[in-house]
Amino acid sequence: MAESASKPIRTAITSDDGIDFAIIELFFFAYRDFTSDPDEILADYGFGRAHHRVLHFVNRMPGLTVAELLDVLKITKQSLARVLKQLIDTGHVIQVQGPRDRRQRELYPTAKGRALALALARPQSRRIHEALQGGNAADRSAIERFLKAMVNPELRTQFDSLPSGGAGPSAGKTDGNQ
Amino acid sequence: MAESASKPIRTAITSDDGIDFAIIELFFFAYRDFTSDPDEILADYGFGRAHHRVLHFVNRMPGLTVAELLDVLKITKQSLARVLKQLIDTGHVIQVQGPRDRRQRELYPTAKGRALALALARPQSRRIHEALQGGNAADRSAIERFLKAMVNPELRTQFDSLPSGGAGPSAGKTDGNQ
DNA sequence: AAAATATGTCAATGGTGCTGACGTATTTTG
DNA sequence: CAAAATACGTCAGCACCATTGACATATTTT
Repeated sequence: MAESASKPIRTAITSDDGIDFAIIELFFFAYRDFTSDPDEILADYGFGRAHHRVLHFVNRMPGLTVAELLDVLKITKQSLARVLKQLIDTGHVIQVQGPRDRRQRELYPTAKGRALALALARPQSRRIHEALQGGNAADRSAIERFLKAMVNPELRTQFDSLPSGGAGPSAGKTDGNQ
Repeated sequence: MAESASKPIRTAITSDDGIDFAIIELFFFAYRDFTSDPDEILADYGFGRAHHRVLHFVNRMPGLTVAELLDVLKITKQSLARVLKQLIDTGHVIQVQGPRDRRQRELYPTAKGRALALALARPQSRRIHEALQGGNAADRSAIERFLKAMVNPELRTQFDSLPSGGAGPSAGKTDGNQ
């Protein structure tokens, strides 16, 4: 293998190659730092990003069932199990037997879980707010349109079903919870 | 623990809580799908995202040393070792003894490594290009400014040192390689 | 000659994802 | 009512990627 090694290429790939490296790299670095804020908080609890995602969506869509959560996160039941169990054991999430179908377990945040979700979202929101400084409403709108367009079309329904999640007009409430 | 369980909160967290959930969630979904394109290609090679990141930066900054690469990626030497070894063994990356300091190993892509890096970047660039459709130059500029502002200030030098990476005017070449 | 540096490597660990299989409670179907 | 389907939980095992700590080697600096 060392024999067949071709020669080192000493020139850098650039946007001349027809690739938008500027935004590719910006997106990579931006997301890395975007997730670093909650990561630090989570470490204090012995939690990871998986816990964050579960906690986030349970807070955003209270009463969703285990199956619905799996669908949103696009992971398997076994992957969710460990993480969900820890969140329940630590009193951040609570399960309620489904009213109509008692096989179902509706997932709700507790006050503790709500508080943690907010604590995790706060630095992220602050970072976004600061990054938006100096821009006008049109800029924000362009950014939202861009991010939304980056999502696979089939999956755009995911955030359309979130409260005030879509860029759409009405938004409305989740599904009458409360 | 079940005894002390507090009551389920049945109302959803919304942007009323002062948090910008719209962009938080948009960013999450956008990045997930953004990485899914190369992930599929990498799977054919038995590679993961770690390989992608190493290959990308070796192509963007040919001749960087192991220590420099560790600094860019913010991972440990041991995490890099396995991945880098595989890339070298498969002939995607080649090591050259440092000219001035022979302890150093300069990392370069081979033709094979350059081709794979381009193949991985192409779908991402296409996705970005499509997401930018319908917007004008001002929109693109706003998006670039936003993403750049999302990065920790101390780390913004990272993409300023990339060829045509910064939104800045001159950009210039890396460091005279070639 | 001794200390510092750049790299490579070994062993062990943790978090998070996966697949497959199986058990239980509950609802739906025939 | 009995059988099948569904929702969930759990067990065992595997893979990937990251971690820390310890140590070896070659090379450069002091």
